Amino acid sequence: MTEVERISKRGAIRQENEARILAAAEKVFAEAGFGGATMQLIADMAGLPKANLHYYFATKEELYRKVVQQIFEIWLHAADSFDNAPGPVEAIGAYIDAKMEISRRHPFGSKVWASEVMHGAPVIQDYLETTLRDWTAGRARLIQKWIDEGKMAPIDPNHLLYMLWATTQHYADFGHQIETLNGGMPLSDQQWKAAKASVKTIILRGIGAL
Amino acid sequence: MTEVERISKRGAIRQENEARILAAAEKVFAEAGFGGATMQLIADMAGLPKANLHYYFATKEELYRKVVQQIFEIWLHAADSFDNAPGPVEAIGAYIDAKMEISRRHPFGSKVWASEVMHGAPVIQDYLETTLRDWTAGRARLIQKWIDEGKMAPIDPNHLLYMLWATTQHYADFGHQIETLNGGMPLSDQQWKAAKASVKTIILRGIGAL
DNA sequence: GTCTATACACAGATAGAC
DNA sequence: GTCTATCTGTGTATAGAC
Repeated sequence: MTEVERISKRGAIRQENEARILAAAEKVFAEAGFGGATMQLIADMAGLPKANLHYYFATKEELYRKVVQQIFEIWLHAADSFDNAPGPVEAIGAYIDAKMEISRRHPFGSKVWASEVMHGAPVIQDYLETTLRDWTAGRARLIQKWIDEGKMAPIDPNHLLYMLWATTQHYADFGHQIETLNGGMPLSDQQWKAAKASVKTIILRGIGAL
Repeated sequence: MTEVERISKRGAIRQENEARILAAAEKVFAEAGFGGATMQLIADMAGLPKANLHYYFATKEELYRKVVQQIFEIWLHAADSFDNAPGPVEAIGAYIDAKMEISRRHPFGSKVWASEVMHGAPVIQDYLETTLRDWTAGRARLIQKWIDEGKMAPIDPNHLLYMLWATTQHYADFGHQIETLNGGMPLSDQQWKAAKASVKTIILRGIGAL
């Protein structure tokens, strides 16, 4: 094995192990909270000795921070559909679809995010004050423009955004409650489709865009 | 001091101390999560030695359970307005007002509830399967009746209920995020009023009741 | 880069004097 | 009913052999 191969292999191992640890950590942090999660549990779920976690992530908090950042990235990309849309129906409709899909595919991440914010955002406060604040202001301006153009009713843009976040993330964060009320069964494909349709119908009609 | 007085006094002390502990516990559990909360922190906040907590509540989990139950009670009473209302506008409008007011007055309780559900309801699963399931089924029937009577558009009652819970509780659970996006300031009276109005307008128009 | 053994801190819970 | 001192378990983190 040449020096180059050794380095590239080391890089590959690192990449794979970090990914496995992050995936396990996301699940454990979501299900137990930061305080309830243990490095031992995460290690077991990742199939690695506990000490290896500390080799890749110096502290529990550093690992947690990475998990939260990962989620935030996914979050932001979901909003791409918001831009370059002709009006609120297309933009908000696509945004709801995207966020609902994230709730379905990344329920753990959504829960970790919710928990982080609920506890006062001790780790990602800076993101809230920079990236999220800018993002929100930009989208609020866009919504206001649609209102001025008569494409939707005069709704406070911020409260509309809160409603979009709340309703879509609810299907991840309160998924257990929804499942219980669904007779203990996860929502089927059909039911997810109905959920998306309900949310879109109520909100789009609610803002006078339909 | 007679025997009766002594007993009554003992009862009074117990009642007051339990109330203080429960209030402190609600705050600490909300801000740190179950795993992150410590009996020491709760004791300090309640102004009592740690051992006293164990005198009134045998275990941390028992204390936590009481806190969650307390919240659930408040929750259920907020729905009284739902019944005995002539139609969806009055019922749902009053329900939104009540839930928004709870989010404002009991943000800690809402967070503890959210955290409990997010972690799979390890403590109050039985409530979800009995009381909440019955409550939900009853309100869903009422909503279906309004639909059949042509008082609102044909919306899936369950998804409407989820939306009501999500939007109203969001103002408590994600209050920190909202505050950050509000320039670091808590919502003012005016802003809370605007929030309630926005939620009611969008949802009531969204379900075709306006 | 991996993993066993362990140091160190702190949590929940209890004993027992007051 | 109150509170100090303490037991015991467990968690994070690290040392050091491999």
